[in-house]
Amino acid sequence: MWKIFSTKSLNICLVSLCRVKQLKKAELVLIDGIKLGILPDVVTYNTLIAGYCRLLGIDTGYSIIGRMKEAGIHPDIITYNTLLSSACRSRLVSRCLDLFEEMLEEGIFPDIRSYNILMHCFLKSGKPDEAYNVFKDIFLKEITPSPGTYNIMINGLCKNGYVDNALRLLRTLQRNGFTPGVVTYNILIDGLSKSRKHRRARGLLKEMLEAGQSPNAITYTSVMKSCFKNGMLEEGLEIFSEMQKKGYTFDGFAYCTVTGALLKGGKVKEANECIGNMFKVGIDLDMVCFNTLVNIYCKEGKFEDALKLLGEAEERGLQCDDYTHSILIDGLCKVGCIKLAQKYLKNMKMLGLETNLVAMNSFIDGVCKHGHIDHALQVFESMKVKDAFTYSSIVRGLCRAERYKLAAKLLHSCVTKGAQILRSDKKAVMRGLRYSGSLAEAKKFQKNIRLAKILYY
DNA sequence: TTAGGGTTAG
Repeated sequence: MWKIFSTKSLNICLVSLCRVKQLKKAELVLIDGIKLGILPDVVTYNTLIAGYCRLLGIDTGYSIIGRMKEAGIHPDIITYNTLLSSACRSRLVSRCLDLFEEMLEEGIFPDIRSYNILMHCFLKSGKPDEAYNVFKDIFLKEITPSPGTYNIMINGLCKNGYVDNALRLLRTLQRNGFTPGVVTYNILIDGLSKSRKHRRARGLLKEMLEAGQSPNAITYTSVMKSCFKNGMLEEGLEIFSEMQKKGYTFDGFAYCTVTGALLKGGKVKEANECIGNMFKVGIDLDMVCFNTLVNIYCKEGKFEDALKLLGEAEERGLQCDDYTHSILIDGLCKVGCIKLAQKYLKNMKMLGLETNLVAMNSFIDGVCKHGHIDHALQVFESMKVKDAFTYSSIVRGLCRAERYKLAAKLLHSCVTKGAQILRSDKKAVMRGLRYSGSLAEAKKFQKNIRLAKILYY
């Protein structure tokens, strides 16, 4: 039982209960407190608003303001910033603007946090121009920006695809006396890495070290992933070993990233060793770890072991997900067990996991590669959602079956859907049409693809 | 109010 002696202890108790999602209990404690003569204050209500917003949404949180006013307590800047954060979490831009207006009507002036949240909301909603107006407004109103102000803007620019502008903003800020911290560097290193600007990301890491900032687990993860993405396996592994030395591999994240990269590079033995090391250090296995291990077994063709392992995962109360099914179906298709893969596909649908596009794509690819193009076409036609992978597999299958005209038609319709096609697929279709004597068709196909790219990309 | 993240397909 909670012992409440004062409003302060009441508030501490409410914070704890909201944190563990016990809103009903929090309300009961509040009533008990009032019965004992301990009256709630603005902090009490702000705590409740934060809890309700997080667990039941902004409308329920906002309704607390009425109760607050009935109790004779006026909302303050923290009340409104809490509501603003909730609106921002749900990307409710107009709600944020309404709250800003309401604050002013109530005589509460937005502080730097309010502006940061509004700016963040615009950026999260893909409106960098509006966010930049808020950013300028902060300076016009002579409000002192916080490091968060700069980081939110830089991060938002990166996330909206303006990494170069983000970097330019950093340089301007530096010229005006801003010293970037580890968060700023991490934002930009990750932004550059994800925009395939690996060298510039490494350059910034160097600059960060020279500036005396210590990289943390986030910095290392971003750089390591960038190495793997750019085919620099060895360099990525070196970073992983540095992470291990520094104690940044306390969970399964880095181990699974490295194992995945090793498997992609065909290094099954090394992948096995990596996941083995994860077991040795006693990391708790979650479903992603199990999926990673199942992937190794599938690559080795050990399907029985994979299924045994999944039984173990279930015993631990873990549930197979889309990844599990994709890995199994892909593994089975790759070794030609199409019927068994089809059984798993059915099983997956029975479990209500119908929209597993990756599993469907693996299936189509497997069916094509094992020479059953008509079966693959049947599945292809039945699919409501298709992506670039679906088209690529079926086009390759059609080329293998020397059905170039249909391949050309489908590749063209892939472009008209705005999906990227592989140069190798286009080349295979072109070559096929030419060698099979359809020179006019080949020319027409090339022209159509060019045109479609202009129209749909 | 601000940073990263693992596993699947062509």
